[in-house]
Amino acid sequence: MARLSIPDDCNLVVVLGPTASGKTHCAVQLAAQLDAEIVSADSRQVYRGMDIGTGKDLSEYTLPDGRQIACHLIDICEAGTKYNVYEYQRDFVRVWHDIRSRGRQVILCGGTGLYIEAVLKAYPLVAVPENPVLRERLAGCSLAELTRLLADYKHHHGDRLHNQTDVDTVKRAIRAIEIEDYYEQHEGELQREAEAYPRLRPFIIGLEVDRDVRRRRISDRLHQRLAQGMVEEVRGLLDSGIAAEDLIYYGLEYKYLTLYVTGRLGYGQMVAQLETAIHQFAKRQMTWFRGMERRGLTIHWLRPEEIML
RNA sequence: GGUGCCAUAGCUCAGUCGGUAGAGCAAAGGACUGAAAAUCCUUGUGUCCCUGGUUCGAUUCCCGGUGGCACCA
Repeated sequence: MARLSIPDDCNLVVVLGPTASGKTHCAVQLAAQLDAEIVSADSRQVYRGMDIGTGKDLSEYTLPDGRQIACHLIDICEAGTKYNVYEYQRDFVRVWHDIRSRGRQVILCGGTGLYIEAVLKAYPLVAVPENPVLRERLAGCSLAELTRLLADYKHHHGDRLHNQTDVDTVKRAIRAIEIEDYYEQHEGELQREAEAYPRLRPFIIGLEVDRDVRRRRISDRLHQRLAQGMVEEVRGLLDSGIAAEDLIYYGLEYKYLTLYVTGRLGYGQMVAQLETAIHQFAKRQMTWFRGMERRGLTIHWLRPEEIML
């Protein structure tokens, strides 16, 4: 049995792991013992109405004795909209200050590696407003031309872009250029904002599940969620006016169920392909976590059943 | 029972006019700072069903077997 010895000066406990590793359960147990509040690090649980497909087990936050564990950054945007790393980091910092000011511990729990790392490594992200003049000027450019423009910025900043998302569409490329342009003109202010970032002293726990066990849990959970009405949830989102293509971009459950509901995949195909896609996703999550370790973050790997203080 | 076709990577199959073989999917590893549950990159040794024959050499041709499919009885 592993015993956790969280340092006294720790001001952020992180619980991470691949999908279906039992993060929420673990975080709730820890929260009860540490008198902590939980901050979700899940890029899809932020959306309202996307519950079954994102594994939003809100009942998990109520302890057997009826006590309620507070959880933040869940259900904070409208389904169909686009939340991003910048917004996540900003929202996390606000919530972290709030919880700490009430004298409580903070547990960051989730599987979105990028969001967790953006917070821990204090990525220098600032609000970049839309630039209508620039957008006007770039309108009509092809993706190839935009990619070339971006490369010029890269040249100026010594190979370091401030927006390194994949530019697979014109829209994303324009946004990337808009961000580079803004940074180029506001360097002084960025310095000041960076100084206001909280000094985090994190203790990171990674939930480790054997690969075959993980695969079995993912498959079991998928069938459970289908039985819980996941198809109806997606149908409801589509009926509420959310575009099929937007739901598809959310990936996994929302992608494959939308393909099924709109008649592009048969039920059996949908289940089989979705199951595979979730397994692949879990693998990518693990790749990211190992990458975090290589980039200098220490993760204390534990089996879910080993967690105790 | 007869005839024909098929048997190759975890799966679906291609191929070798006889010199021990390659695609897609799966799987594994990796990248990834503004949609990250997205997006992208890399990785292919497997008794080529079994036995025997022909041959310098058989996964490839031939005989027989086994299994599957189709048609005819």
